[in-house]
Amino acid sequence: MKHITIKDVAKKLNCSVSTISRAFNDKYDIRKETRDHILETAKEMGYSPNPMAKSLLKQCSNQIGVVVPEFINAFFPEVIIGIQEVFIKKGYQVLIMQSGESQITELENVKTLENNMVDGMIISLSLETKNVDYYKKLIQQGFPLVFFNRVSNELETSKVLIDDYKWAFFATEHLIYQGYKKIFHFSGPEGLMFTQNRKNGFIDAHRKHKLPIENDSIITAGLMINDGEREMEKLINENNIPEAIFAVNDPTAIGAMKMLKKHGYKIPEDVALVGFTESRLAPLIDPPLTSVAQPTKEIGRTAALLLLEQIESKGIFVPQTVILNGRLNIRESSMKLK
Amino acid sequence: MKHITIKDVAKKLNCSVSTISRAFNDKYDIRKETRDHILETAKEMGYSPNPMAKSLLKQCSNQIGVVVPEFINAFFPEVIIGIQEVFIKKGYQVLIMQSGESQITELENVKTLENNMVDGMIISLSLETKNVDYYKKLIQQGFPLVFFNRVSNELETSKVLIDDYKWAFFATEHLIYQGYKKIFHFSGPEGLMFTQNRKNGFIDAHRKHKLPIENDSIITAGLMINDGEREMEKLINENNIPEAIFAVNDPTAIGAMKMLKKHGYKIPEDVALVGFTESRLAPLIDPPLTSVAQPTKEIGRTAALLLLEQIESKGIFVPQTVILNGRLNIRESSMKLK
DNA sequence: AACGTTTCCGAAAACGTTTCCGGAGATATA
DNA sequence: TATATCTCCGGAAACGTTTTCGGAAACGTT
Repeated sequence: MKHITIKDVAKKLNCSVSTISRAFNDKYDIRKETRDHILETAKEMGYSPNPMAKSLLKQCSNQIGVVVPEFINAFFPEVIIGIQEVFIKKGYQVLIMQSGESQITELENVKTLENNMVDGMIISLSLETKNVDYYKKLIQQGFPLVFFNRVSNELETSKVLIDDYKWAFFATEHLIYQGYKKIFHFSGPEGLMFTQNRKNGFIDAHRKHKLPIENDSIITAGLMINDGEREMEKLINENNIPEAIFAVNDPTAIGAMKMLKKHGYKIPEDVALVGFTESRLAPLIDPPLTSVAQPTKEIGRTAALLLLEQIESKGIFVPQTVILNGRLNIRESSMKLK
Repeated sequence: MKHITIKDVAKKLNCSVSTISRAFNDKYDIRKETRDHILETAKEMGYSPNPMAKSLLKQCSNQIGVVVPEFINAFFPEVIIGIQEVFIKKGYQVLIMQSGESQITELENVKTLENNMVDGMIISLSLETKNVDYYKKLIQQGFPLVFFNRVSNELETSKVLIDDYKWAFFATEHLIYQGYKKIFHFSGPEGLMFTQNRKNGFIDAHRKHKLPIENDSIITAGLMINDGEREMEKLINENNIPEAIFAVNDPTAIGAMKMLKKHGYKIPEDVALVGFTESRLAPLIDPPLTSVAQPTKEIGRTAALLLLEQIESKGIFVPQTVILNGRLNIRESSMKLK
């Protein structure tokens, strides 16, 4: 159970600890033969430097922290894979914490990671976040921070996003091109930037094509399957069935689809559906769901690279916002069959 | 950027660092008023003890490590949520690493965590793992280790499992009760214990009901969607269509389903399907897939509790194997319609 | 021969904690 | 009054590293 330390190696080799350290850190002031000899016996003994001691001394940990709202859905895990790809290659470790959509846990997580001396963090905000002030403090201290997807425009940091507005616009336009006229939007919780942007895309696509937007055609639903189910059921009860629905994300679209099928509606013949943030479900459900795919791993990689840049650029540094491209994957759920 | 240390607090209060430390660790030899005063100003200053320094000194980190093969599918993330539930409450942090089904990365991850002085690890082995010797060494050193789901019977540690044999047996029996006779099994990669167990359950269910097993009715497929697709396509080409399929897991079942639907087969009328390790997809695809659900969070919680027990029982400790109950969720994909 | 350079290495300080040891003062006991 | 016992606190060592500083030896230059 006892760990082998640098001292054990020094004792065994009858030399000082500093020499061992030099051997491991490839310093110039050590003879090559000594170095090789040290590395060899160190390996034999199973020694490897203790990262905590190193962190304590260097005041940085070679660790970065990631805080995400959840990893129930595929989105965040995939982003994390992209993040890890970059950092592991660079010899960093990635500590992952989830805040469960709670601002309190989110703040706790951030503080824990801070105490652990992570060299930077990549964060996607929880739904209700009101931790902006704390993040501002961190930013002011020069702590490297990168946000993705769920961001706040009050914070001046690097950000990675996709253009929600643009892709919501395209998705809506796609429905319009198919000839649908009575199109509804199932929207997310107010206050989230992406909710606003997707809604605006929906609206402006209508404007461009000079289609009127009914008063009740934008429905604040939520982000989960049961949100979609609930709102769809309401519409069915009111017998207010649209020709097509553009949903703020896949789960709400899927919820709506479930409810429609349950009541005997055919998709896309009776109602067409488009989702957002393509989930793994999209191509597998019946009918396959049209959705805007986000480049998840790419988001992770980009965020990681931005953070790395900031960490290494000790000091002057200009926050960047990178907007990645999505893709509209058109599938049966939105194809008007003639 | 500079962290506030115990020394800063000591200087401000004109007392020694040891006193501050005592205040924070609630030692008996400090006057209550001094303690309260210290805690108050420390809070004001925004001080909190540096966990790395503490770890270095105490030779343990209050961190535990989790190594899983992947978190693409929902299974492992859900288990992790269960693990975190327990440990966060106890003041531990949970470091998560994924090995990507590679034994090499798995070993690296384990060593990284070891270097980071985690107090214990929870592991689910990668497909091809041959790291048994290394784990044996750790166990011999008394390092707390708990495995779940993907375990090795060569290792004497606590384990959390579900009874794959039993539930495969039930799942198969369910198909038999429905009246299906020509039942195939899409099996996982050889060498994995759960593959063997599920296969044996399949076989013994046939024995019990005195149903013959054809030579070619057990097919080694894999664990992914495309494995299911590939093997199903072969069967279709050979025109060797079973009445029902019990698949080693949901993705293979779903792959088979996709391919069957593509070729115009109706489910369950032409072919019935049953999966395993219920995925979030199961109830949503068309038709909904019958599958054995595993109590994912419960698995995580149980593993966490077992590990905690071992960590706290400094010394004597008897490894336990906990077998949790699954549940067969019967859905349309396996219901014989009369 | 005297001096300056270079090459290599050891000693020691530092990172931020906790804890053991001892000591000062106060209180209780004889 | 002298001694023993508490109560509370400071000093210093320790955890495992890296790095600065200085010094010894070897070499080159005049």
